[in-house]
Amino acid sequence: MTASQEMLKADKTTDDKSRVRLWLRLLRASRAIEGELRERLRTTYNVTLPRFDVMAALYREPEGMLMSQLSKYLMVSNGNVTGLIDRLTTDGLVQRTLRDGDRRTSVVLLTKEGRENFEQMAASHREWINELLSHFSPDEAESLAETLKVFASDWEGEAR
Amino acid sequence: MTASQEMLKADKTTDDKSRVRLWLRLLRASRAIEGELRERLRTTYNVTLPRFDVMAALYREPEGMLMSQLSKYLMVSNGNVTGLIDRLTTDGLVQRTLRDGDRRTSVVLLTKEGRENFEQMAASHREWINELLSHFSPDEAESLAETLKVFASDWEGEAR
DNA sequence: TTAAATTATTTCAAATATAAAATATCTAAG
DNA sequence: CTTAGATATTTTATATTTGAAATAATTTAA
Repeated sequence: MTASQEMLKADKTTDDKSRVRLWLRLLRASRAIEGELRERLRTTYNVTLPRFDVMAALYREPEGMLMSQLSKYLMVSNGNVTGLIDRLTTDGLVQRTLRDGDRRTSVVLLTKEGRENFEQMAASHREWINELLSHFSPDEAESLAETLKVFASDWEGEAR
Repeated sequence: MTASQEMLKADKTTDDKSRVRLWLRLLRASRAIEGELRERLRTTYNVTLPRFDVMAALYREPEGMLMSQLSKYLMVSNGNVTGLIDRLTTDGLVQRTLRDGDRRTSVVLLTKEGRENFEQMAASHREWINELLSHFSPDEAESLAETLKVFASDWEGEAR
């Protein structure tokens, strides 16, 4: 093995540890927060986290979203979205509407009840996040968010 | 509304935005990475991510772990762990052994096959993480990991 | 000792999740 | 027009996940 190969290997190993550690921390942080939010949504509003996530996505788009848009935005499979929307529709929180041009697609949007329902939950949700992330000052939060921004565009864009 | 109440409300709103944005970024980052790792584990080793996670936890503890320890460490429900261990046991990667003192508990550990199997996957897993987090320098990764460390101990400890 | 409370795990039902296959529709080349 | 390919969604089979209830074993307290 050449000296430069040795060097390469040494660097690689160093990188390994810090990046793997970062990933494990990232994963634990999001699992911990997600678990806490799931629990609070359930006990306070009797709603599951996936349903809340879908409603949050739809709330941001008053014109509605396609199933495929929802799937991509939430980073879950198509079949998963179908089931979630089915159940939310049954409960009158969401509705599917036909589109003019393309009969393959249907636009999904919140019903009036769904919108009102979500607004209540969203207020609590914001407060809970502020509580759970209170360890970070607004400035720290801003800066950390900026650091993590890369994942929304970097390799994700081309890979998916 | 008094002046101090106005002030309070203004601060609250500011905090809201940055911390919520941070949470959404954190969530998207971990979902993106998790999805990519899941896909690669599936196509390369025909293993699911939850099974890999269980094996990773057990690999760190050669003496084995209790079901409840696994559940707490992975932050998933008890019932979930039971099913995963059942399937891993069926496939010969994991085994349950009786304990001397307490007949309610059983110690779960990797079989020789499970250990060898995991070592192969873990090497790829490390490389993939370094690739996916290559945007961060080792120093940045180290520092970011330190920042996120708080979630492993802060409010999580008392809440669960 | 014995009943009550606690602890560890499993079982259960329902929801969520994935990936692959099937279905339906649209688009475009000829 | 017609058909091959692309696109959007649903269906299917299986696995994962949760939370609650059930089971089993241990510990505690009277």
